[in-house]
Amino acid sequence: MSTSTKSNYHHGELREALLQAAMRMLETGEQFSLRAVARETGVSQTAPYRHFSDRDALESALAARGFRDLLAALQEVAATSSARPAEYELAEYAVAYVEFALRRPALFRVMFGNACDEGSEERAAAVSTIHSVLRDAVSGMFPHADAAALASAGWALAHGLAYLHLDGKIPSASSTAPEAAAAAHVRAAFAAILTLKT
Amino acid sequence: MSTSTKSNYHHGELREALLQAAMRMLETGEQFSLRAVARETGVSQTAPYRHFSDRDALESALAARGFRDLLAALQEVAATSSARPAEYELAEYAVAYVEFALRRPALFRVMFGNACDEGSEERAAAVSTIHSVLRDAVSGMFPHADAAALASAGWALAHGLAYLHLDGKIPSASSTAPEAAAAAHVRAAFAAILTLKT
DNA sequence: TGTACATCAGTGAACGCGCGTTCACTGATGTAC
DNA sequence: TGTACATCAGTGAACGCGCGTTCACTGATGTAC
Repeated sequence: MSTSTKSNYHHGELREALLQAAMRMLETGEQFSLRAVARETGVSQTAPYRHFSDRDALESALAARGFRDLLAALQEVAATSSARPAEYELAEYAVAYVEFALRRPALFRVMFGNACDEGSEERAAAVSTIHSVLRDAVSGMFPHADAAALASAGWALAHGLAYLHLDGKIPSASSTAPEAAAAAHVRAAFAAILTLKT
Repeated sequence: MSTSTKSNYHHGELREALLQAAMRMLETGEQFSLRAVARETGVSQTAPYRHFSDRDALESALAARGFRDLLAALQEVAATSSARPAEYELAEYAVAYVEFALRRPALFRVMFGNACDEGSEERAAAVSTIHSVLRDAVSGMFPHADAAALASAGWALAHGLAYLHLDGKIPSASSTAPEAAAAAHVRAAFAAILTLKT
C-alpha cells in the first residue's frame, strides 16, 4: 500500500498518512477523532501526538487543506467557462461551492464550524483569499458594481444554500441525485434574483 | 422561585422547567446535554426520562420552540414596517433572521443542524411554514416575480449571512457590536444585489 | 569500516472526563369504596 | 371522612462508551569519531 511495506516503526510519512486518513473519514461524512484517525492509520493512539500537538492542530491542518481544495474548485470555474453571460457565470461559482459542500460535508463543517477557529491566522488568510477570488470574479463581471459587497452577497447566498442542503432543509423535491437537485436550486436562486431587474 | 417552593418530589412542571433550563443554556451558547439540563434544573439526572424518551426528544422540542420564536420574529417584521420601499423590506426580514441567529446561536444550530432531523415531521412543518411566510412576503412585494424561487434565494442569503457571522468568518471590521455590524452587512448585501439592476 | 551514543518516532497502559441510558427503588398523589 | 391501593414522578447507583491526553518505555535511525 505504501512505499515501505514493512517496519511499522518509523512509518516515515505518518503525518501525511494521518492527514489522509482523517480526510478520508471526513469525506465519508464521519466526524473524526484523534483516536479514530490513529486506528484508521493502523498506528497506536498516541502516535499522532508526535506530529500534532493536539486535536485542534489536526483539525486546523485539515481545514487548511479543505480551503486549498475549495479554492481550486472555484478557480476551475474561472478557467473552464466564459462562454456564458456574466450573470450565469456568478451562479456557476455558487454551484461549485455547493457541490463542494455536498461532496465533502464533514470537511465543510470543519472548515466553517467555529470550533477551532480562534487564533489561526492561516484560516483567516484562507477565508480572505476566497473572498478576494470572488471579488475579482465579480468585478470582472460587473465592472460598475460594488464588487466587495456583491462578492460577499454571492458568497453568503452560496453558503446558505450549501448549509440548507447539507442540513436537509430543502425538501429536495424528487428522487433526483441530491447534488443535481442542489445545483438546479442554486441556479434557480440566482436566476430569481436577477429577475428582479424587471 | 417557582410557585411551589418546597417538595422537590413531584415537581409538577418538570417538563416545562427542563425545557426552560435547556433553552437558557442554549441561549448562553452552551451546548446542552440531558445531564446538564437536569443539573441546571436541580433534579436527578434520570428525572428527564419521565418527560422525554431520550436526548433527541428534548432537542426536538427545543427546535420546535426555536422555530416558533423565529417565525414570530419574522412576522413582527411584517407587522412593524411598510413605510419602506419593498426592496428594503426584504432586507429587514433577513436582518431579523440574522439577529435571531446571533442572539441565540446554539439554538439556531440545534434548529438547523441535521443532528435530530430525521423523521420529525413537526420540524418539516416548521421549515415549510417559514418558507411560506417568506413567500407570501415576497409575492406581496414583487408581484411579478417567481415568489417561491425568490423566497428561497432570500432565505438562503439570510441563512448564509447568519452562519458566516456565527462562525466568525466575516472579519466584523471594527469594534462595533457584532449584531449591529451583522445587520449592516445584511443590508449591504441586499443593496448590492439590488444594484445589479443598473 | 566500526563502534558509541544521542535523538527521534513509535508503543501500550493508564488517567479522568462527561455522556446517554438502565435498573430497582421510593416517596407522593389521587381515586374507589 | 377514612382507609387501601394503584399509579405516577421522582431518586441514586451503576453500566459501558469513546474521547483527549499523560507517562514511562523502547525500537530504529543517523551522526561523530
